[in-house]
Amino acid sequence: MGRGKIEIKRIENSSNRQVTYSKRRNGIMKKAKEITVLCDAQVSLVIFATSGKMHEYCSPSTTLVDMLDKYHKQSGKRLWDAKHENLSNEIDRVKKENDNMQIELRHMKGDDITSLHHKELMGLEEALENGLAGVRDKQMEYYKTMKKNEKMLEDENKRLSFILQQQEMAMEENVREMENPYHQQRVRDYNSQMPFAFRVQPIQPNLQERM
Amino acid sequence: MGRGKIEIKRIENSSNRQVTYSKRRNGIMKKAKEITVLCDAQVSLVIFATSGKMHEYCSPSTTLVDMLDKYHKQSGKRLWDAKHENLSNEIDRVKKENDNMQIELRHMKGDDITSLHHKELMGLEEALENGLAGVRDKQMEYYKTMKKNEKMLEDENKRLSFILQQQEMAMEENVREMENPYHQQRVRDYNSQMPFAFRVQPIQPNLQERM
DNA sequence: AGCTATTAATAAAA
DNA sequence: TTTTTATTAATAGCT
Repeated sequence: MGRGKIEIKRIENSSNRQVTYSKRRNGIMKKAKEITVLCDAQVSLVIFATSGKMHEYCSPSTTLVDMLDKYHKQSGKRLWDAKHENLSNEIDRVKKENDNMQIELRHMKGDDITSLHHKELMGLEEALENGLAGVRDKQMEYYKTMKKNEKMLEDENKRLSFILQQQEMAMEENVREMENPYHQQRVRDYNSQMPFAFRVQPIQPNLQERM
Repeated sequence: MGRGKIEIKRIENSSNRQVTYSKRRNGIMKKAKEITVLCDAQVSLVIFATSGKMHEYCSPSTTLVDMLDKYHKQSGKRLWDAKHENLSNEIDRVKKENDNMQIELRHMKGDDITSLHHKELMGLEEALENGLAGVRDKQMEYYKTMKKNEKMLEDENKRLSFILQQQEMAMEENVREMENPYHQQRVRDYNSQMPFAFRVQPIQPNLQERM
């Protein structure tokens, strides 16, 4: 299909070869597109010239990755390396672990235990009792902490009430002595005479433990 | 290039499409081989028909993996790296799921519950109680089954003992009557007169339920 | 799967 | 590279 017939063997003339490459590459690309459209086919085409320059075509209904995936499934040939396989194995391993844990969890919640035998049930019961014991210990701990906090809050309450009462009394006295020119001095005296523990302090920020 | 010109659009007639696919696929393959030889090019060609059947061509001087390697370098597009990334993400997802389950399991076994708050402990306790209740129900079921089996085995035992006794007696009588010419007839009579329920039967295979 | 009229691709030249 | 054009190659419609 040209001005003359050619043998299918390497074209020795470099520029002829280059020209033919370019034309035939376009030709193949066109053919690939056509078969894609005409026949609903999926084509992946990658061409490298000796120069290293690359051209590619991939049918619009798919991607190269998809094609390679399908290729992998069909041919069984391994395209991607050991790393890939390792990842796949890892996934399988972790998924299996997952399944086992899921089953164990379901058993501990009392589901799917019909299939369990007597010994397994005994073990499960023991595990549940241990778990329950641990949880109740922890709850008891919390309960004690709460009691302690309650007590502390009550004490603090009493202390504050007492101080409040004292201050109210002091204020009443203050008002009565408004005319007295020395009243400022006397208030200072009042504070300095009061025992430290009864002065109003910011409430302890860590009084209530975490619940 | 045929008896008539055709538009490049999907061939609706299925068998025409199939024929054209086959012919053009061969055509492209041939072109790929030709450009490989004529121009020292490297070609990778993968075609999938709608049926899923695959055909491929790869220049003899290279392999698909090599081509994809070069593709990767040239285009910068991630081919199996994308796949890779997907796998990695999948692993991360599953591992996270795994961790969560592991934590839940440990909690149910009474471990690491120091970090739990009051509400969480309550929920955990309830779950454990439910689980325990389920397990104990199941165990009670088994217990009842065992009791039933025991009873059945005892009954069977009694029945067999009785039959054994009867047979021993019959045998003794047999020995005593060895000289009697009609003894065969009499044994047959003995069997036919015995109530069916007392004859030796194979033990019921499903008597013992699964434990 | 063959056949062949017809179109499409392309080799050589520009 | 791209265009032109003579020629070969591919193939659409039939068997």
